[in-house]
Amino acid sequence: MSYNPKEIEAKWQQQWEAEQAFEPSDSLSQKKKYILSMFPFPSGRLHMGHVRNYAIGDALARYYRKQDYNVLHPIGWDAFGMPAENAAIKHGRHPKEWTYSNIDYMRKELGTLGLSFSKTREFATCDPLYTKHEQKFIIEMFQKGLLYRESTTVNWCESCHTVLANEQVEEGCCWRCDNPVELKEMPGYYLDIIRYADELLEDLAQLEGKWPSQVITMQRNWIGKSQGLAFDFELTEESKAKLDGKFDRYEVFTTRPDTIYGVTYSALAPEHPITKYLVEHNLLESEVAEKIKAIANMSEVERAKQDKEGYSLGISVIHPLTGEQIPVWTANFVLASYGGGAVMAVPAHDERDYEFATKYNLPIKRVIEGGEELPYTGSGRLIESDRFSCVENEEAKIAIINYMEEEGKGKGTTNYKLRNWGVSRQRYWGAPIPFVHCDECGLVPEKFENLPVALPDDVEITGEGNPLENHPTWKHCKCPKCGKDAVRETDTLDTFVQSSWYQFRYATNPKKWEEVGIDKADADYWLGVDQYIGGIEHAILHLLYARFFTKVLRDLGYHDIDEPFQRLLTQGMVLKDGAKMSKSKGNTVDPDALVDKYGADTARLFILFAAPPQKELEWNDSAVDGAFRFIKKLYDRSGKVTGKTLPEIDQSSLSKESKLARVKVYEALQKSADVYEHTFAFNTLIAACMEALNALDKQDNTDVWTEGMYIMLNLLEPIIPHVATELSEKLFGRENFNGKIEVKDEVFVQESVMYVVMISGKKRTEIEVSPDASNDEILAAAKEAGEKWLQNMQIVKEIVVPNKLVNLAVKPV
RNA sequence: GCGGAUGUGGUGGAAUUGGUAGACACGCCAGACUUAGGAUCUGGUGCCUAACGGUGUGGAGGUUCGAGUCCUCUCAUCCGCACCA
Repeated sequence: MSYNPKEIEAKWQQQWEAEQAFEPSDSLSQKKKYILSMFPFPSGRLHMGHVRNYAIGDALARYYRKQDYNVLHPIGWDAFGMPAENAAIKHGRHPKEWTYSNIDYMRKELGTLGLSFSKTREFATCDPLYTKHEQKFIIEMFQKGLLYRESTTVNWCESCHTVLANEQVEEGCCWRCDNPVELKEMPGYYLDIIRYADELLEDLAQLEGKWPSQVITMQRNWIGKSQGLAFDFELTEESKAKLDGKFDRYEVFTTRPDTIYGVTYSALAPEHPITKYLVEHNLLESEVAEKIKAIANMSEVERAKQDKEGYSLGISVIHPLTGEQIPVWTANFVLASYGGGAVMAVPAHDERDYEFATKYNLPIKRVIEGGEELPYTGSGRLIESDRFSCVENEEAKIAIINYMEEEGKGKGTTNYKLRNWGVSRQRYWGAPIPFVHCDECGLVPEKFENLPVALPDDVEITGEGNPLENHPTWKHCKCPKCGKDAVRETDTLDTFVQSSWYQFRYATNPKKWEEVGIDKADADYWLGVDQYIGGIEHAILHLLYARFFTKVLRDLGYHDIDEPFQRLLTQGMVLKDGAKMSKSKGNTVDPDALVDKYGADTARLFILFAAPPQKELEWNDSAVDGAFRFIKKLYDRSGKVTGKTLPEIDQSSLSKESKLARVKVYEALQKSADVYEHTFAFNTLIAACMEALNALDKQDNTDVWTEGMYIMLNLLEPIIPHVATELSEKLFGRENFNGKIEVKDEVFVQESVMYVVMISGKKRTEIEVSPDASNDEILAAAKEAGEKWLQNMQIVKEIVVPNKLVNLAVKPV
């Protein structure tokens, strides 16, 4: 019988389905593993990146199941989002219909891969039941002051009539219609992630060694904690008067308080209230006011590309320590969103300040010794700094903060680059933000018993405006508090909100899904996810948001977990011809076609064999043939097996080839635990199995064949489950899948040992000696074998590395 | 600019953590079998050399009996952040 993947795979997929083979046990006392591959967006078709993602996760899930763990290995659908609305616009399909039919199709595709997912825990994030609980969390966050509504400047695309996330702005233009993005002030909902910034930062230490270091670093940089001094600049009397007495001071933040005596000007963002006041009240020359407005209309991205530009505001502040008058400017490099939108400028010791000062002929005052030229940003002693002169600048930072605090002039502060998470989207296909605007009561959350606030089905999606806003009746409702006429919020939640807590939803027993979003006992048992697998592209957004949500939900009492993902594996991309597979490049390989031609086992084997999971994987059609060939050979050689169980083998009766075969088999076995539990270098385990099969093929002892197959099928089952199960069932009644197979040390005991003989570090020859030969005996044998290279040489050093080699360092006599 | 990675045959990649570099696989070459083969099997295959031998892990130094692995410098590529005061 030749290998027929179609038949075998269909058979076992049906059987697994019938047996509900992959449902976790409800018992919460067993040892557990929660293996999670990032859930897919139901775009319509599976791509190779998915296959890789799920092949890795499935291998781990199957491995642990065989080790008697209670394994949770779920799948679901990240189902809200833009593409569904685009499909509606382009093809007139309703987002809901489009999404659920895609899910049905992709579920089938995943099915043909033989992945061991729990079927009972599958859900889509657009299911109203999921929305219901999410809305409850959102309301609870509001009640805790973690969610707030605020009007700020956002990226706005006039032609698409929507707010764009920062990531959706490319070179200052809308990613979809290429129209220039405008900055617009509008209200939106924000989650106060900054409140958790410190914990998010500190807990990264727990993940050290378990998450890829680059992801940890990226998160650390993204949070961007910096410590320094915040202090007020008081305006001069004249300036106060010019500002009609509306302002008398403003705050600045610096990480370089040691340079405070070098301040020669101060700069405000164009959006700073003082700048705005001056512009709006015609207190500047109209030409200057226009230029400032122009800068304010540019996005941060766009501004970053411009040269330094700024204008004197005609006002001054008083230096808090020297009492000098300091001119105030507005500048395009001062960010409104960081540090209060105002800076003290020290051109001598800051590159930006220097560039600006040079351009506008502002004074430059050196206050730190060191370096040949200015600006000098290194360390050194302070000069011209009053009582702090001669102090080393690192000490001066602390001393000056202390002094400012004592004098009540400022305080040590922490600042973050991290911005609060804007979760409002002016889109239809998302979870409605469950609030109501009431003229009497203001912003009122919907009552819990009315959740979910569901999306209306009868919407018109044109790509213009917010369909919920345009819907004739949906937004009109009664105030949950006073009962008067009110208006529903028409913004929906960012889809990253859904993916921030789905790992808790899977963990919750589906029997409880109706009544609770997260069951505490279930969550505390299953979480954290023991192994999370996904693309590096989520290094910040999803992984940071999910960590944040975990901590928030913990503080809301839903569970006791601090970190959602204990270990993280970031898989590399699947490439073809050196580029990422994409439809537009026409370099895709269709998983369906691959499975159809070779079967799922070959697809899975190839994808795990071609590269370690962390690396990019270059697609190679003929290497797929190689994977197929290996399975065929394995299938073919199963005929060599005679026993039904693991045989007892008398090592001493075996031929040299049979002994070697056993060594290869047991080497693979030895390697497997490390691969499945730590390194995930499936490529090396597969290579070890190939070596074992090659070695078995060079001998003909049937017991050795039986033992080899028994072990290899166990090792390979997580990777090529269909054929491994088929053969194991036929040969061993799957007894080889029960529990761990012990390594037999006697297999590795050798009758003689090969030593490499090196002369001065160069390999020259080999010797074969008895395993219990003394060093002297080994050296004597080595000298004899290496005689030809030792003539006219004097041995200066002799090294024997047990079981490996002899090195004789020589020099000419 | 800052941060993080990566660099090994024609290709994908191994190397027990300082001990025989190139396992395993693809490709290629030769042969066998076959009506045929894009099937299967056998053998070969880093580079230079007719050979002895030499040489070889991006490059240059260094430590060591011994370096792909450790140290210093350097080059290249990729990724992330990007005026964060």
